[in-house]
Amino acid sequence: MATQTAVQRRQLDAVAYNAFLRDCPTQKLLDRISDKWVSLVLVALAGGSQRYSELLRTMPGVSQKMLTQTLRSLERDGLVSRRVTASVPVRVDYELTELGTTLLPVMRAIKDWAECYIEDVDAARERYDSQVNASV
Amino acid sequence: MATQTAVQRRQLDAVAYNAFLRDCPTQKLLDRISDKWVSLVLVALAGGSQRYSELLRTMPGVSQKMLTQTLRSLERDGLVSRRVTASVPVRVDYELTELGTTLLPVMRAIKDWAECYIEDVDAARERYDSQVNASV
DNA sequence: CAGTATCCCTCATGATACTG
DNA sequence: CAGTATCATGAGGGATACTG
Repeated sequence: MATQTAVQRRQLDAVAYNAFLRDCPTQKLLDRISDKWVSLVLVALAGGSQRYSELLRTMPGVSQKMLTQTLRSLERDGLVSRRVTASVPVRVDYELTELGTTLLPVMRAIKDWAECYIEDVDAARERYDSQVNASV
Repeated sequence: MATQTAVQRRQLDAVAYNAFLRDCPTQKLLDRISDKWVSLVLVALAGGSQRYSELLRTMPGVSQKMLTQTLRSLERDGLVSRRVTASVPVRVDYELTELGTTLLPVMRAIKDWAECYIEDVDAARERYDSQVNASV
């Protein structure tokens, strides 16, 4: 029988734990909304549908690559719908789906906490940093 | 007068937008809680204080480096407190601060949405992927 | 026990240029 | 207009080994 070393044992545990995390709904959702551009697209579309180029202008920091990639992943996950109008030139509108809309209250909860407590976090951070500097 | 090219203009916009994002409370909070290990530490400590080694065992996938780094950042932000007992060997306990505790309802909102809707997301994803494959 | 220090490597992002 | 393709970079994360 293969006697496991402590190292081997820990590695197996890690693999199992990682598998668990991949399947954990909360982790999945966090992965999704924590993406830098996802939350911004969600907010941008909260007010109604927008065209690709409108989004590009609404979010001046995003590259085409990132915007496309973000929209694709959101479409794939059923959170955003993509509607192509075959005119010349082409017109593409993006809109929140019903499922995507249910996410807005969650985003709002995050926003509310942030606006209420982020000052405390910043203050704590300054305190911490000044202590570290003082001790040097 | 320096006439700006469209490229220069876009770059300035991007810089300004990035600055805005860095200061946006919601983005800050998302950055914080989206960290892979932060949410797990938060949940682990929701049940009460734990020692460093306990956390290491609670989360078998985390490296010492990452755990320490995560705990430090949470301590810095005033979300977790660190108490050292100068015995031999040393004992260090980590605990949610009051501020850290206020974050739990937000985590719960995320968890609730995830548990309610993640199946829909997964289903949408499969639908999307099968369409893509079919079209090839 | 509770960390540091170091190396390494992948993966995500972004800039740029091109296209149906 | 709404993308795709390609390349370069650099920051984050892990494995490992060492320490007060």
